[in-house]
Amino acid sequence: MQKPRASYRRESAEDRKRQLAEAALRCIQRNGHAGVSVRQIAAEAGVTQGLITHHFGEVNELVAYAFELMAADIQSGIAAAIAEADDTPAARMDACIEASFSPDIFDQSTLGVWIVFWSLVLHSPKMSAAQQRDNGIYVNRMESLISDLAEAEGFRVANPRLAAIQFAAMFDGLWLNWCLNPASFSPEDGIALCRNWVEGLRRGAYA
Amino acid sequence: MQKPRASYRRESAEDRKRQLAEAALRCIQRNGHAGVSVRQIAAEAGVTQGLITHHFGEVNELVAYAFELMAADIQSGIAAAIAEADDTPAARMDACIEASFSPDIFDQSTLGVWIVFWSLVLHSPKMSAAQQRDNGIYVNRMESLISDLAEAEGFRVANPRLAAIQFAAMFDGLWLNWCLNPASFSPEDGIALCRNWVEGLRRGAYA
DNA sequence: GCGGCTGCTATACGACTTTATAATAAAGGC
DNA sequence: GCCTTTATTATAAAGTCGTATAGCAGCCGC
Repeated sequence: MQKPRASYRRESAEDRKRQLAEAALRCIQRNGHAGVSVRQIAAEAGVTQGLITHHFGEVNELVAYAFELMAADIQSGIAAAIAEADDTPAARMDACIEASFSPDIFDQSTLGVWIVFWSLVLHSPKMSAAQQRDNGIYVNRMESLISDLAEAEGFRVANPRLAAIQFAAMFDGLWLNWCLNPASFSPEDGIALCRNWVEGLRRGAYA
Repeated sequence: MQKPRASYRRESAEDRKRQLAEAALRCIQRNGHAGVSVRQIAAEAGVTQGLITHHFGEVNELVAYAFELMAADIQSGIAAAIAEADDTPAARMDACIEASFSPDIFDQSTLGVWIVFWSLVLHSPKMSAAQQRDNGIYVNRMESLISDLAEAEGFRVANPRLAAIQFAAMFDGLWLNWCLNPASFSPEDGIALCRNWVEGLRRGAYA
C-alpha cells in the first residue's frame, strides 16, 4: 500500500540549496510569514520536506540562506550600477540612487519579502548575523560615496559615517513606505528626494 | 472528570479588548511572529482562548486592533510633545524630532513589535487599512510642520508633501535600523541627523 | 555493467495551531 | 433576592507545523 517512489534528479548540494532558497523566496512573496513553512517551500520546489532537513538541518537556516542570497543580489545590482557610472563621485552617487529605485529592487514583491526578513532578524541569531553583515557592506559603500563626493566638491561632512547611516536608513524607509503604500509616491519621486538629500549635503547641512 | 470551572471577573467589552490587545503586544514583543497566537495571547492575558474568538472573531482582528492602539499611543505622544513646545514652527519641528527619539518610542521592544506589524500589512487587509490611516495622519503632520517652517523662515520647499513623506520614511528607516542594530547609532545621533535634514530644507536643497 | 556513496523520498510522530460549540457563572435590572 | 443577559470557560475537532528516521535510487568511479 505504499506510494510508488517518485523519480527525481540528483543535484549538487549547492544547486539544490539555491533552488530551495528561491522556492522559499517565492513562498514568502506569496504568503508572507505564512510562507515560511517546510511543507510549503518543499512543495514549491517540487521536493519532499525531508530534503530541507537534509540540506539545512532546520528551517531558520534555509531562511537565513535565502536572505543572504537576496541581499547579495541587491548589493551586486547596486554595485554594478556604480561601477558602470562615470568615474566621478557625483556620477557614482547618482548611479547608486538610481539603481536603488530601479525596477529590479524597487519592486513590491521583492520588498515584501525583505520586510518579512526584517521582522525575523530580532528573533533569529542567524538572520541577525546575516543582516548585520549585509548592512555593514551597505553603509560602508554609502560612507565612501559621501566622503568621496565631499572631497571632490570641497564641502564638509562632520560625520560621514552617521550621514551614511541616515542615507541607508532613508532608502530603507522609502522602500518600506512605498511597498506598504505604492500610491504615495513614484520611483522618480524617490530618486528626486534622494538627490535633494545629497543637495543638502552639498549645502553644508551636515557640516 | 471535568476541570472545575475557573472563577473570573466580567469586564466591559472595551476593557477586555484592550487587555487582550496589550497581552498581544507583549507576546509579539517577546516572540515576534510566533507570539501572534490565540493560545499564547490568551495565556498572557490570563483568560481562555475562546474569549478572543468571542471578542474579535479571528486573530487578525485582534492584531489589527492592537496595532491601532499602539499607533494611537505613538501619535499622541508625538502630538503632545508638539503641543507643549513653544508656538513657533521651529520649536514645534524640533519637538517632533525629539519626541520621535524619546525612550517611549525609540525603544527596541516597542519597535520590534512595530516591525512585525509592518510585515503583516501586505497580507492583511485590516492591517493595511489601519496602516494607511496611521501613515496618513503621520505624513499630514509632517507636511504641516514643514510648510509652516518654510513660511515662517522664508525658504522654499517645492513639494512639501513629498518632503514630508521622505521625512516620515527617514524616521521609519532610522527606527528600523537602530532596532535591528542598536549599536550603530544613539538616539542623540538620530536627533542630530534629523536636525541636519531640516537644515538641508532651510538651505534650499528641496526648493 | 557493477558496487557504493549519499541525495532524496516516504512516512511517522508529537506538539501546536485555529475555529466552533455547548455549558456556566458573573453582574445588572427589577 | 430572583431572573435575564452575556461575558467567559471548557472542550472538541480538524488541520498544520517541525523534526526524525528508514530505506530507495540516481549517479560516479571503476
